Amino acid sequence: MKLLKPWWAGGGLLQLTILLSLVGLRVDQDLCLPPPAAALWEELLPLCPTRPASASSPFSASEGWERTPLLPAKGRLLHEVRALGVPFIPRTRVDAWLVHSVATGNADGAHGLLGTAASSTVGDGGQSASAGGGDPRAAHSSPLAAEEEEEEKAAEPTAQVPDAGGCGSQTFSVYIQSHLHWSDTAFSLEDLFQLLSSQPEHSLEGISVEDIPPFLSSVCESVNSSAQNINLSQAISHDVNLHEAMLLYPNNTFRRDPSARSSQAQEPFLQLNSHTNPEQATPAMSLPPFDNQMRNLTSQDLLYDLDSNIFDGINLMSLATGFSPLEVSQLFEEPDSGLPLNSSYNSTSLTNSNSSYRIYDGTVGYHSDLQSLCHDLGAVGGCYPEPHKHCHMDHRTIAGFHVSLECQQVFHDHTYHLQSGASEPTSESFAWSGKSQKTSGCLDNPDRNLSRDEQRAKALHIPFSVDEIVRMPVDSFNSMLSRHYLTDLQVSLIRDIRRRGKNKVAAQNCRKRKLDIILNLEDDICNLQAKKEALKNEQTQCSKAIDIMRQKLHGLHHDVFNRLRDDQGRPVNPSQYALQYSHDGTVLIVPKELVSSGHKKEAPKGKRERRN
DNA sequence: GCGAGCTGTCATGGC
DNA sequence: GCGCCATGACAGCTC
Repeated sequence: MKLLKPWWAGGGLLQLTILLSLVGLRVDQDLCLPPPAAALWEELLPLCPTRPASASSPFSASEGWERTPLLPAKGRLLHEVRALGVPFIPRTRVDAWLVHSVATGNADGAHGLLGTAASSTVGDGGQSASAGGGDPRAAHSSPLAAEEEEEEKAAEPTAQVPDAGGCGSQTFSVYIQSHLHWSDTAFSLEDLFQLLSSQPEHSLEGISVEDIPPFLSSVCESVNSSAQNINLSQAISHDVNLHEAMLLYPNNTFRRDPSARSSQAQEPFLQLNSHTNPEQATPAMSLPPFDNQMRNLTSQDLLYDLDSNIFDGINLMSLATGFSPLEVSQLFEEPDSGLPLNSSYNSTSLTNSNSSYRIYDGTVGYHSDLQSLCHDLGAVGGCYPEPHKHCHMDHRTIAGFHVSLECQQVFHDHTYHLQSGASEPTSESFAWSGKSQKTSGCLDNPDRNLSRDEQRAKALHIPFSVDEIVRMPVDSFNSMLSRHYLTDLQVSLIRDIRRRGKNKVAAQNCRKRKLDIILNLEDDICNLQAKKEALKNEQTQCSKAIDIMRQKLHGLHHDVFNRLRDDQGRPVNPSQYALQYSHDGTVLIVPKELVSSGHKKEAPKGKRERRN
């Protein structure tokens, strides 16, 4: 039978073993681990350089495994550990507790934290989440001191998790949800990924398929059609998240066919995880080419393919944020949507914990980057972050939808440029009036590269760019609106953006045309003026020619009369006679009386003709 | 401070 | 009826 190591059983177990040995704990006595890990134990122990002398299988014979939440004061312990020069920086309860044990040499505390069996059976995930992690919003909004306080509170016996049935599979799944999902004080997924990736060379060894709890099996079955051939090692090397880990089908070969990537709904999740392996922190590696086919996935496709357990959180997230589950899910789907794809932090950096993907009491978010999450709901306003810039875990509540605009460094690749310090999108910003420029003072956004519509879209987390919204054909635009779950406010804003954008372009074109018309008219004026001057010159020339012709005619007339003689040989008086030219070229000498009378007779006739 | 120019937006009408 | 486009009018911003 093929043995497959589950997603949670990698270097983490080895790490636990090493650290437990450092603090003098015996794993078999002090640490209760899930039964599926039992098969790994004998494989892992030789890998431990400081194998406890009495190390043996830590697992009891019972199917279930029980452990209490690990609840040290992490922040305080960090300082202690650092002071001791312990290279293992705790970022989770487990880490913190272990390091606390290392720092204080107190293994008794571990006994109090671990393995108080019957009273600490892990039960319902949601309840355990609330019990072990407290209010995630409070955890998010609290600084380190508050976090310590919260963890201290959580360390109280009341933090024990009720038993939901005692089934091993259920307890396992609950363990995942209760200790690996929830709030800031719980075991983050990134911690899990780090544990997995810290020993990648051992992570391929497996456990029996039967050891995988039914919870995972059911999950795997639910996505079997879309999750065939997933390479677990590849998944781990890609910092597989909990979601994908849960989607791994135990009976397949765990080989991921690259050609099938586009058809696998959970594939984008790989692209969106924070990198826990520093060797894979290269953004290029963490940013696979965007698969356009993912855009074509309908909501049904996604929802069918994704596990409902995960989407319970997404749905709650959507309720909290006002966005549809699909939008939330698209956070994980579209690299362009701006998730911190290349949030490949140093795994030993404390800031890493701020980038870990977590699921809070039903709400999906990023450990410190809920803001990123919410911002990344929209494709608007993204920019490449500076690698060393991390979003601070600012106080932000999902329900209140407060956006800390200090974290405007969204991991997007769009044409918009974001700068930190943008105004927080409040209800005022959501209710911008039409006269946006009148309200521009409310924006007070130092980033003038963002247009108002872009700022609006960013505030409402429109998952499309303004350019897309404006330039998209109407059919595509309508289909886009129908394909995405958008609130009425979002749809209204999108339509306003489209209307204003098109009108803006129209106004620009109109002004261009108007300017062109003005320029053309000016050109016409110049041309007409030139023509006028030419006609004037031509008129002058014609007048001069007429004068010359008239002078020549006068001279010729005078010359002709000088040579003319009547029958008696006398000169013809020009005042009494006139020269009349006929059509056949003959010239007649006609008395002026006849010419004048003839003109008088023709003139009325001509007038009559004109009148007729 | 004032005015010109530019730009975005709205309202309106035509297609 | 809807959407797009064109355009006048208005207001804000910059120089």
